[in-house]
Amino acid sequence: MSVPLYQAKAELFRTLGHPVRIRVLELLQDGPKPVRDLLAAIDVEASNLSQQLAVLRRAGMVTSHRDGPLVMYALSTPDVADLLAAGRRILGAVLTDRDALLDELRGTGGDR
Amino acid sequence: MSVPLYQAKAELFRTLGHPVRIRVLELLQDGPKPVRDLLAAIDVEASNLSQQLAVLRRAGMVTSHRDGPLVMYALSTPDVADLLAAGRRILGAVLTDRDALLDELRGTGGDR
DNA sequence: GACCGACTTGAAGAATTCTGCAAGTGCTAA
DNA sequence: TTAGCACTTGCAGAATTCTTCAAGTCGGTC
Repeated sequence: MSVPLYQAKAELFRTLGHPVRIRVLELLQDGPKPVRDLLAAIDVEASNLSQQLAVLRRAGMVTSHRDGPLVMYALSTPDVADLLAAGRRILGAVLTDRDALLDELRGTGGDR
Repeated sequence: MSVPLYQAKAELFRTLGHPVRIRVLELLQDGPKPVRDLLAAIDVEASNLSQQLAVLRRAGMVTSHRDGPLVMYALSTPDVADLLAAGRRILGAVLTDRDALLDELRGTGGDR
């Protein structure tokens, strides 16, 4: 085991730590897509998207293959979707907690 | 509004993108712990641990309160554990895929 | 009060990541 | 074979994150 487990886990999550990469993965949840479509949906430079796709590829989260003139991308495993779903849940929990706290500080809405 | 959703998600995952922070969260899965214990378990400088704890606090993933001479930390929501579990699962899937591929190519040990 | 253990904070240099530009590859159509 | 679309790669400079040191706060003890 050359790479400590904690490091591997951290790298996995860090891979998800970029808005463009998150969007790509979410778009790919609906099935394989060509770069073309991702580019149309995401509003980022082509080279930038390509860099982020390379990161996802290196991390083993997506696979790609050429299909005629297009390059198709797909999630390498459906587990990726689970991870995103878990992220959504926790985001909800954390954000509502934080908002509640903010409201308390601000005294907004002042019931009781 | 102020923070696009994709950005919030990316920030959530980026918060997990550090070995020390991962270890802290895993240790806290077993229940609240004082910094003392985390420090004994993790092998990192006290100030460094404190910095990482501050990151987790700011992200709303842990809470802390003073208990006598000690400062106790706890997960702010059990959903955090779910996220870590999902990470473990996907790590398994991705790593076995990657190792299979590496074995096919050759056996030189290059970590990172 | 003086002191010590338990933590946190601030700041600066090192290391890593991001972004956009320029250039390059591969496929297909003209 | 020239041209054009669809992508990728290499490479700076900018921005962000990490790590460590020095200094500071908070509680309990002597």
